[in-house]
Amino acid sequence: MLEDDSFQQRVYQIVAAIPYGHVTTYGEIARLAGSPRAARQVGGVLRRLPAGSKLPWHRVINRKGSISLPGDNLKRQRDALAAEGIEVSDEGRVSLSRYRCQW
DNA sequence: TGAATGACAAATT
DNA sequence: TAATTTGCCATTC
Repeated sequence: MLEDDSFQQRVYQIVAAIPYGHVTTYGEIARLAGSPRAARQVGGVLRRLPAGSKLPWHRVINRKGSISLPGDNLKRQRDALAAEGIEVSDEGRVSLSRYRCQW
């Protein structure tokens, strides 16, 4: 487990590397993880993420720059992004050209 | 072991 | 141009 090079572990590390005040897309994370077509699995990992995780999962959004979370979770992420100085629309949409991390 | 699921993305109509 | 459908790949049941 310590040196687990599974996809889940990689996504975990990549998301943890997202700088404050910046966001990234699932596809980008998937590509950095080594599977450009595994964007869904990135979301799948975050979906299984425990509530007490230190991961800034709220900095991960879809290609359209919107939050894909349903219901209350979406509101939670929107609040978390706003707390980092990121302006989010009522629909949970963010300006990718402005906040997207360029690595 | 096999089939189903899913916090996306790209291609097509 | 916008909306809809299909494909993908790792994890879960």
